[in-house]
Amino acid sequence: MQVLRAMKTTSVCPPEDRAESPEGNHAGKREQTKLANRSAILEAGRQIFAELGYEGTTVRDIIRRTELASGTFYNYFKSKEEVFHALHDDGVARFKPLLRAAREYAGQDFQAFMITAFQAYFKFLLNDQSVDREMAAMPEWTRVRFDTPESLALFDELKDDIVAFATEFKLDHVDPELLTASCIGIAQEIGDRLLRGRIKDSEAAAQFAAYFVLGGSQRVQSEMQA
Amino acid sequence: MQVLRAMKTTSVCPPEDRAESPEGNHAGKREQTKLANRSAILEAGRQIFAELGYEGTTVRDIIRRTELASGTFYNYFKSKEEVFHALHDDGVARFKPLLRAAREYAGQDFQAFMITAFQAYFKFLLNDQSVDREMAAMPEWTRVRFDTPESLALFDELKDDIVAFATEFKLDHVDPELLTASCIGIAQEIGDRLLRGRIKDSEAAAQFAAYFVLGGSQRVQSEMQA
DNA sequence: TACGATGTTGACGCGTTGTCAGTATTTCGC
DNA sequence: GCGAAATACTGACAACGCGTCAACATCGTA
Repeated sequence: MQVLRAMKTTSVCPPEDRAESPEGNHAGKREQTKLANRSAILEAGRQIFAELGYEGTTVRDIIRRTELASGTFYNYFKSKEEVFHALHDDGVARFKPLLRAAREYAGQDFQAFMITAFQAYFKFLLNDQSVDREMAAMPEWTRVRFDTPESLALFDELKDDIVAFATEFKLDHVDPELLTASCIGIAQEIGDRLLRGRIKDSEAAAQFAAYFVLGGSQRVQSEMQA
Repeated sequence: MQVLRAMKTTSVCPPEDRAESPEGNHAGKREQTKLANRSAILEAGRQIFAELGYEGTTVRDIIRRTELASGTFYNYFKSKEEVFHALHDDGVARFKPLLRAAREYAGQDFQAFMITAFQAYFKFLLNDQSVDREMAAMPEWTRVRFDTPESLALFDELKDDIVAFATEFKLDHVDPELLTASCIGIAQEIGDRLLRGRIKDSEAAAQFAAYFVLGGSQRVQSEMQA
């Protein structure tokens, strides 16, 4: 059963009001249904992944939480992996502007950038309704990590920012690849502990991470010069 | 077919030489078989995981590369996850003495400890025949991370070392949890890039990581004091 | 209204999972 | 050595997930 039909059966408005439907439903019904089905699958996926973990969920679990038939799933996604990637990419897309805001706000101030960026990331992790957040909270030993093109693009953007600041501050002996990797590693590892409650104070964590990166960069620069 | 029987059929020595068998085969035949079967499963698992990735391999794939029947698998492991954990723990067990050697070698020298430890870890990653190494080389977007009790114990050991050095060097404003997390994050992220060939020089990477951590710690200490 | 295009449905064939009754092998007391 | 008990291996089995596809329903359009 298509999601739109299901909604109609429980909806108050009769089918005829297609013309005077509220906002700009300029798209045809087919288009609407496709959007609705896709969202339904994604939302169901988000819930199920949070409940059963990545390994534990099956395509059937996802589709069962939906009013769709199993075959319909494959009109939208190739596998549960693709669903997860889509959800993950949504998260990345939501975070991206926060990182840009941090850069905007910081101007030429490397320290301000680092603090703001780490703050933004940790707050995002703790507050955003993302799959990753829910799943990290699960007490599993086996976890899954995703490097989608979207993630990698974000990392590249971060690397560009870092390169810009490194140039500005004459950190010419600091390999940007290594520095970026370190920032990501620190963010991920501390973020993970924040989500699991092993570390409580996200503000203090952000400060720590920022100063750590700044001090580390400078030390590497001076050591490598010698 | 049990592994031991299979080996006998192709072996030169007749069954009767049980008494004068070479080294200390004090254990009964049952014990030997169990050991052999377990190893056979682990070795098959190591190969298959490397070929098909974690997600891609099934228990049947593993058992097929063995002369055992499918049911026998479950006498040794509950699932492919348990096989992977065992393989992973083997790797951790092989690395543990290297970390201890680094601490031994460094004595009271924090810098020496950091450099040696990172060197040891990166060399281990690149050279050890571990599942993790083979799998990291696969061009997958979806990767799996394992935090077995064995891993966590290793991390705790590292944290103890770090606490000791932090105390020695009066880094009393540096949260050991955050510092340890950062070290692990840096090691993992740079290690990953080394395995994928995105970073080439493991020696330079180790130096970078060590100085980065040293400089970062000192900077955090001085900032937090203020 | 009628017809082609497009999307949905759910049963199907295939493969994997974990189990278990039946069987083979080893151990141990004599 | 011998026989019984303990132990481990075997492979068929039921349940289930996977991805597909022919049949069907709905939508867009003239």
